[in-house]
Amino acid sequence: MSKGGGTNYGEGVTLNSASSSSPLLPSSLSQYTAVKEMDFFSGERRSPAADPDLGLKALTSSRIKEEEDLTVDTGLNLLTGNTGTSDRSTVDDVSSPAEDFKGSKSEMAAMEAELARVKEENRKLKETLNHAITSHNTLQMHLIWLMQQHHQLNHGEAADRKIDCGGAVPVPRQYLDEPSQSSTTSRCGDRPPSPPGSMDFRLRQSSTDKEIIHENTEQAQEAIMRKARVSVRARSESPMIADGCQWRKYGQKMAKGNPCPRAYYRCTMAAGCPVRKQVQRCAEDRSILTTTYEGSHNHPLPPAAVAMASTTSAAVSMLLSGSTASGPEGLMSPAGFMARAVLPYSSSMATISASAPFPTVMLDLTQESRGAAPQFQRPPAPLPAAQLQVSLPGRGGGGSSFAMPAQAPSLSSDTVSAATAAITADPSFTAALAAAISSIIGAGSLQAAARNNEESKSSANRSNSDDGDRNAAH
DNA sequence: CGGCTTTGACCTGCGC
DNA sequence: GCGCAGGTCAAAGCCG
Repeated sequence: MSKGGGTNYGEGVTLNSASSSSPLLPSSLSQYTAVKEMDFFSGERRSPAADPDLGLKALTSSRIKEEEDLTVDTGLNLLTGNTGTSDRSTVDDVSSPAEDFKGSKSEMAAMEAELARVKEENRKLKETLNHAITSHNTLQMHLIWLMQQHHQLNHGEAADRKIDCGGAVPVPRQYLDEPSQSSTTSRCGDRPPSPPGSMDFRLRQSSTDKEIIHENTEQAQEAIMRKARVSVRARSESPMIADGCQWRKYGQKMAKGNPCPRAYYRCTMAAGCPVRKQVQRCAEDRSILTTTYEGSHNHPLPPAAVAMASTTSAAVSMLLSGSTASGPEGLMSPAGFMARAVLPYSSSMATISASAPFPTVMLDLTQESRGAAPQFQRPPAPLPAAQLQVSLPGRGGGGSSFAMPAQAPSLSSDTVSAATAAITADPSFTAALAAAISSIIGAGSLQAAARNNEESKSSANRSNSDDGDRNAAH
C-alpha cells in the first residue's frame, strides 16, 4: 500500500460468504426461482409478455383475480339483486321481485358454472406453470452440467498438452501474483513422492496432474473472473444511472480523447464493499453514458440489482468461460456452441479489446435498430484481454434472449422481442442488469477468495495480506 | 457535524 | 529511464 492507510474506504476487504452475490450458477438457480416469484423491479408495471414465465404467471394471476372478481360479483348480485338501488343501468325493463329472484337464481347458476369452469382453467394453468418452471429448472441444471463438462474437457485437454507439473495456465502477468496462483505452484512440492515408474506413481501422477491442471485452470479463471468488468452503454441524461446501490464519488479524471471527464465511484452500501464503477459520457454522443462496474459486492444487492442476476448469470458465465478458451477454437468450442445455443440470435461477430486488461462484458443498450438480432460478440482473441460484447437493441424493441437465456431456444423471436422490449423499457434495467452481472462475475471471486482464505490459513509460508491483494489489484 | 463532492497530488503500469 | 495516461488518495470545501 503506497498511500497511508488512513483511508477507511474499505481496502481491508472482509469477504462475506453469505453474500447474496454468491455463486455463479448453481445457487443462481434458486435465485432464479426466487426471482420468478417477484417482480423484477418492484413497483414497475410489467407487460405479461415481458417474460414467458411471468406472462404465464400474470395470466394465472389474472385468472385468479378474475375468479375472485367473479365471486365478488356473484356476491354483489346476490346482495343487490332485489334492492334495485345498485347502478343497474343496463336493466331497462322493470321486473317483478319473483322474476328477479328467478333471474338471479339462473344467473347464479350460470355464474357458478362459469366459476367452476374458471377454476378448472385456473388449475390447468397452474399445472402448466408448474410444469414450465420444472422444465426450466431441469433444463438449466442440464445446461450447467453440460457447461461444466465442456469446460473441464476443454481446459483439461488444453492443459494436458501445454502444462506439466510446475507449469502454469497461460495467465496474464497481472493474475500471476494472485494468491490463488501462488498456491498452485507450491502444490507440487507438497505432494508426497511416489516411486517413479510404479503403477501407483503413474496413476497418481496422471490423476493428480489432472487435478492440478483442473485447479489451475479453475483458479486462473476465477482470477480472471475476479477482474472481470461489466460495461454498460445506455442513453441517459442524468449524470449517473440509478442502479439501486449507493455510490460515493472518489475521483474524476479527464480521459484522453474524450472531453467528458470520467468519474470514479465506490459502492458504499456496505463497509468494505470493493465494487467500483466508472461513469463516462461518450465523446461522440453525449447522451450515451458508459458505466463500467468492477468487483463484487460483499453485501446483499437491492432487489432492483439482483433481479436480473439469475437470468443473466448463465449468459455471462458462458461468455466468460468460453472466452477463456484461448485461440480461434474458442468460437468453435463447446462453450461457444453452448452460448450460441443459449443465445440463439447471437452472431459470430467478434471484437478484440486490446486495451482491456481484464475480460469485459459490454452491454450495449443504445442500439436503436428495430428487430435487429441481438449481438453476442465473443472474440477469437488472444485472451484474457478479451472483450465480450452483448448488444441489446434499445427501447425500440429489438429481440434479445439475453435476459432469459435458458428459455430462449424454445421461444419465438416475437416472444423474445416482446420480452426484451418490455424489460429494456424499464429505465432502471440498464443499471440493474449491470449491477447484477457485476455481482455474478464477482461471485466466482467470492468463492475463490474464500478458498484462498482457507488456503492462506493452511499455508504458513504464504503472505497473503490485504496489501498484497491490493497491489495485485493494481 | 457527518457525509459527500471536488480537485490537485501521487502512484503505477506501459510504451518508447 | 522518461513521459504519458489511468487510477487512487486525501485534504478542503460544500451541503443538508
